[in-house]
Amino acid sequence: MKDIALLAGVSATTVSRVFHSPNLVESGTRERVLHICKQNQYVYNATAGDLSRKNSTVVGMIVPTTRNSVFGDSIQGVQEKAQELGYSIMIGHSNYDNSAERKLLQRFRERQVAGLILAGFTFGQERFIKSLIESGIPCIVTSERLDDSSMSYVGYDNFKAAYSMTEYLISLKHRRIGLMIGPCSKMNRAKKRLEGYKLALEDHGIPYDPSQVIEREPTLIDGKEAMGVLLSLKERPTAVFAASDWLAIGGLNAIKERGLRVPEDISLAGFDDIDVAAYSDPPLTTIRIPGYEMGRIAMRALAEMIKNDKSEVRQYCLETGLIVRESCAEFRNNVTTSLE
Amino acid sequence: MKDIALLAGVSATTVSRVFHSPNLVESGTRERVLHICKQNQYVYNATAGDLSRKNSTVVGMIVPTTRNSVFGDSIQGVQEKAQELGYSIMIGHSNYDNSAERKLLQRFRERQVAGLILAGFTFGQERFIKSLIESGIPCIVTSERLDDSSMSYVGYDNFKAAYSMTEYLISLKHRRIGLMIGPCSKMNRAKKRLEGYKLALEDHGIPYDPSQVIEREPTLIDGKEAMGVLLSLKERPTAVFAASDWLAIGGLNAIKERGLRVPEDISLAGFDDIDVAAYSDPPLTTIRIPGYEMGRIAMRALAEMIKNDKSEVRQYCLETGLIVRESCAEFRNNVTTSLE
DNA sequence: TTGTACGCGTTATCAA
DNA sequence: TTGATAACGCGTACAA
Repeated sequence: MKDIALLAGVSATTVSRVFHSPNLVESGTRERVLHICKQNQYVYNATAGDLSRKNSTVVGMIVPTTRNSVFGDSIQGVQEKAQELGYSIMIGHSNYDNSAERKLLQRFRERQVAGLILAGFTFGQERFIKSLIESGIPCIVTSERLDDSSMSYVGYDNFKAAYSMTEYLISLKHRRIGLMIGPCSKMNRAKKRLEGYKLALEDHGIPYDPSQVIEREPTLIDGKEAMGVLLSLKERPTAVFAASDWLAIGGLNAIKERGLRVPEDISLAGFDDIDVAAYSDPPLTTIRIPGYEMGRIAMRALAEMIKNDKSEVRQYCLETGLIVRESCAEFRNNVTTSLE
Repeated sequence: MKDIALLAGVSATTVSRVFHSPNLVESGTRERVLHICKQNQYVYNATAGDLSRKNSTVVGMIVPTTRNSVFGDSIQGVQEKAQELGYSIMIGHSNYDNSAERKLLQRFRERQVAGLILAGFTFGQERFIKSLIESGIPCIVTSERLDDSSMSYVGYDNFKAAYSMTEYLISLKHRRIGLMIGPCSKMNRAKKRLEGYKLALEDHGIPYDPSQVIEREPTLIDGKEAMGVLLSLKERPTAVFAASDWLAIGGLNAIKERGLRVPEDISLAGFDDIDVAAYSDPPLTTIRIPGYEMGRIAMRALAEMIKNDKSEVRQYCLETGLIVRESCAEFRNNVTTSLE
């Protein structure tokens, strides 16, 4: 910038102004400066600008993994909104690991992010996140509906969604309902789903049976393996609620491998409504969550918090939907009996 | 840092040293400084450090979209390696759009990225990318095997992979082979696949028929729609090569909807070997690409280029594999005839 | 082992 | 409308 100033015969201040407030510079000067910038392939240094302005324009985002399209949707939403607003996105994945997550959080703080978007967080991270907020880095959690009234989120009600799906299965006369669930010992999101499942059972007088519940990572292979376990249970479930579509699709594979049919022999429900859920055979009954929209809203809210009040608490609870497709059917005693 | 220095009764330089070369500081002083840092919740400012050192530790990555797990794998690989090496990742997606891509490139440059990883790039971007390299920002392209000997890549041979799949289909006695292909008018990767398909046909004396080729975005819905077009062709293909698993799975859906069977009535092959390809019904014959590994290698190579010679050209061509599962069968004339 | 002085590329402030 | 100066938070060279 100094060089440009020299070549243009103006001060560095003027050059700077050409970029951030062109109207303060006489049009002649402006064009001359601009011209020289082109000629010399001058590139503005945004980090230096941020430093000088004590004001960062990058926000960090942490997801459990980028391999799962559930988070891909959110990233896309965040990213697009960020672009519109002039922010850049720094990304990291935690693999559901508390210490990896902590390191990322620390790293992002050192990188002077203006704010943070977290697609959930592992248990035990709360205090650290709050300390970030106190230190002036607003954080928004997505994919969750937090009970804590002092933390911001743009999410949905995992408890309610899981409850509604379980209840739907019960309304189909199922009473032995297996559950394949994500890392509920690590993430609140999964835990809430488990609780929703439990309460729905209870509310309908069905005793909770821990042997019908399997915790795994939300992947195809884990889903297949978990379903294997459920199917070889003495008290085999007549319906399985997979609280992740990946678990469901993996499970579907295991079911077919054993020559069983969905939904005739066993009902199967998912969660997330990833694209491929509608394309599976049979199409998967599942819970739709607004991943992309959530990302956009979170980024917009975060930007506002950054500009206005960094310690403000914002909470948005988006709607989920029960998408009924063809993977669940009414329980008919004879069928299952004949297979047992 | 100045404050810490004051509180510790040392100079800012000493505090600085405590972080980047602790061994130069007497252990007593070191511990005292560290202690005061904890007490005052001092956080190191990595961007200021980068600025002062004229040396960035963030690298940019551009993918077409984060919604496609093909890129999710690469991101994961890049991200993990970056973490090991002390780099942070800035991410952006282009949506296969040239001008969006250009804006990201420009933005990353202003952000002083130390290097760039591009999961391919749209036609017309080459010159700009080269100018980035010339200006000292090493760029590595992934998912491609570039013909240009002046650009670095960590990729695989799309041409060869597509050729081999087409040839496999031909070896199964298919002679009318449809092609569902990604944005080959925008991205080299897709174009190369198209060329591989063409040459394989030619080498086996099969005339190229443009009406058997449909270009779409690699999504489920486009795959379904494209397959609809192919299936209603007068000269319906006996096999379809979907040069993207998403296109294939979308297509599979369209096939089943018409009451046709795979592979008995029509063979179907994919490309990418995304996780779900092995879980589809029937499991998809496809081309395996090393997405995760590619990401790791790219990041490692980039880091080396940043440290050593920024204008060095590195080219890694990774192996792809033809994964034969159950979605392709030998063509039997009677079957197709009876259906027509 | 520690400190001083200066510079990194930009912006804010104040004065002209 | 423009410029001089100081500052942002840190690292490096050199001196002590």
